[in-house]
Amino acid sequence: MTDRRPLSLYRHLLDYYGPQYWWPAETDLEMMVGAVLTQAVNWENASKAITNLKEEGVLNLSSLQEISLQDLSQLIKPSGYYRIKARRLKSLLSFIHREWQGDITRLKEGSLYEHRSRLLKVWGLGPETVDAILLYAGGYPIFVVDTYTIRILGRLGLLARDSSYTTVQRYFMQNLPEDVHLFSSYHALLVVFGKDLCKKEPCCQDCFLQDLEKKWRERGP
DNA sequence: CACCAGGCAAGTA
DNA sequence: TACTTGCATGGT
Repeated sequence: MTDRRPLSLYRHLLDYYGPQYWWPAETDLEMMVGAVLTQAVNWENASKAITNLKEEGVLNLSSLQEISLQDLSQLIKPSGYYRIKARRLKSLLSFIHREWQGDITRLKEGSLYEHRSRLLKVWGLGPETVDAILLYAGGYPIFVVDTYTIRILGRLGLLARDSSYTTVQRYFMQNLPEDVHLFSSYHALLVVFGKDLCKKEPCCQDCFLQDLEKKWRERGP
C-alpha cells in the first residue's frame, strides 16, 4: 500500500519549474566540497568560495591536503562559518585518503549503506551532506532531506510538522520508485520550491503553494 | 536595522 | 532522547 502523493507532488513541481539538472559541479570532489560549503548557507555564497578555490588552483585532492587550515579558511570566507568549514573540509579530505587511499572513485564501489555509515562518522558530515554526496557524487538511490523538504511536507499535511530527517527520508523512499534520477531531480525541485515559498505563514497570496493546495483539494493528489 | 540562507557538533537537562 | 547554542558572510 503506497501513498501516491509524493509522486504526484513531484509531477506538479516538475511541471511548474521544469528540469533542474543538479548537482552544479564539474567533478565529484567539487560536488563534495560544495556540499560542505553550502551547509546552512545559500548556494550563491558557497559558489563564491568554490570560485576562489578554483582560481587558486587548489580544488584537487593533493592541494586540499597540503594547504594550511588558515589559507583554506581565507579562501572559503564567502561561504560563512569559514573556520569551521575549513576544518570540516580537512576532515573530509583525510577520510578520502585514509579510507580510499585518495581514490575518490572508490565511492562508487561497494554498497550504499556501508558508505553511508562510514561517511556519517566523518566529523563535519551530517545526514544531509552525506546523503547528497551519496546521491549526486556516488550515484546511489538515497533521498536527500533538507529544511525545505521538512517544511514543505508539514505544510502540505503529508507528515507532521517538524518531522525528523529519518521520518521524512523514509516517507519518500517507501512511497517512490527507487530511481537515482528521480531522487536527484526531486530534491532539486524541493529546494527551488522552498526558496520560492514564503517562510512565514500564512503564505503569500498567489504563490505556487496556494495554487497547489487548491488543486490538491479540488482534484486530489 | 533585522532576518535569512540547500547543517552540524557540543553542551545541557 | 530532546532541546539549545555557536559558528559568520552576503543579500534583501
